[in-house]
Amino acid sequence: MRPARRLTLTDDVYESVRALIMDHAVAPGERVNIDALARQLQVSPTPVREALARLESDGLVRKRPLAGYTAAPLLTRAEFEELVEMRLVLETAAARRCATRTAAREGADGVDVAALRREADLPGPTADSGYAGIAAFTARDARFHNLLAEFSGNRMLHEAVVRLRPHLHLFRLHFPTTHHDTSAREHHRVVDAVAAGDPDGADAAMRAHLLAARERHLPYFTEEG
Amino acid sequence: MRPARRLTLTDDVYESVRALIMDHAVAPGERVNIDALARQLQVSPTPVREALARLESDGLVRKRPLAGYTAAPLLTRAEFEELVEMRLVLETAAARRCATRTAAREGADGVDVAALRREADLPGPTADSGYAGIAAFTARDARFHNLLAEFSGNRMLHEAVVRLRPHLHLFRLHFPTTHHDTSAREHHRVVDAVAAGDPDGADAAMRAHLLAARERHLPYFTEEG
DNA sequence: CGCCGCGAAATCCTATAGGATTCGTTCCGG
DNA sequence: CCGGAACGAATCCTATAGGATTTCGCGGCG
Repeated sequence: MRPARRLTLTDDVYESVRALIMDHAVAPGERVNIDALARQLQVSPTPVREALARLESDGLVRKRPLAGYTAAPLLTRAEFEELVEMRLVLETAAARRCATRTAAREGADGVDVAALRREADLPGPTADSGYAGIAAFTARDARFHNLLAEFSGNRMLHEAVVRLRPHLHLFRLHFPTTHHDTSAREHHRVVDAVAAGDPDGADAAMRAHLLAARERHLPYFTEEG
Repeated sequence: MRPARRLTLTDDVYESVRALIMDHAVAPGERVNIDALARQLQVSPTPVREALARLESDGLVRKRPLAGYTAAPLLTRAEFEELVEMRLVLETAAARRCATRTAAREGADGVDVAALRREADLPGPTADSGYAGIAAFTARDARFHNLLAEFSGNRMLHEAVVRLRPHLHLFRLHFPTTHHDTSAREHHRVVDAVAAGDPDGADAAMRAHLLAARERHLPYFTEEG
């Protein structure tokens, strides 16, 4: 619960609280008690407040003045659709850029296709289908998409993609959906196009992947948000 | 310097410090002294620290552990190009969506073409060409692009566009470039396409505008960053 | 002349305390 | 039985103090 301190307590607390939320140790929408957190982490409320302020900018918690913080609520159906659209805009652009850079044969900090290929695989069906399995699946998936965004060479694009992750992550934890083989196949198609230096192909493959993932998640929305 | 307090000092300080940076009251890269800021704003360092933590997530300041905060440095040439690319990705998507929504005749919270048209105009050449003129120009320009992103109907897209603004704003303040009439004409072409419900046209018009704006800014980069 | 190390001052970071506000419960009236 | 007001407890917010670390100037050495 309290890892070896980095340099400032605030940074440690930030990571700890972020982990708590990402692991659903605090449920979406649940109130976040500052003093309780401070006691739990064995620090004073001051660095906790600072960490929460940063997490608010990250969209992981919401603040109501004079009434404390609450964990970010789960995505509504409409917000989920917005998220998909954002991913379509950002990640197809990233895939496209990766392919372009591969074609240009950029050295040094260019696209490491081998690394992408490694992360494209996902934990197989043999893996645990419980919480641990879900966590492993989504973590691996996150690494792939993160790596692709990083290899786009555009740091702002990378950051934008990273910013979207937590919401998707929380959603997946709440509605476990793992289609290992299918997702992995789609990932590999993206890598294929990137390796071939085919921007249009990479764009199309990523678009297909994101739309397919959307379909896989959709059943979890019933009537309400 | 100290507006009527909202509800918490932290929020007020956040706005104040943000304004200081956006007005170049603290130069890019300059160190931000927490105690000095607290004295200047007549508050204790505690809410100042909290505000700075949020501003760090916003990318307006950078933190070095145990060594305080510094105002975000000016964009390098490479980062400027990244910014342009991000705007191309995000804002053409926003323009496209606006046109689609207009064509779909969405009522209520749909696209307010008239409002867009109003903001498309920019302070004319008669205006002050000094700091105040630049500030007025960039503020109006920001409102237009902000409104378009808002009318896209995708809040995440809107937020992403808003996140890019400060960097562009600071850059413009440092290298004053106002081409009122040209920019305004380009804005109106975007509005025309949106009003006509022409997604491809809106995309193209926005792309042309952003690329033209890039060209207008480019001369300010010489050899270094 | 330049580089390195030392010491004092400035600055940052965390803990704690107290005033202000909100939340939950209880009690009362309808 | 239900709605609303009032009281107490919990919680938040800000200020302040002190320990820890960095920064900067200065003197000594190469």
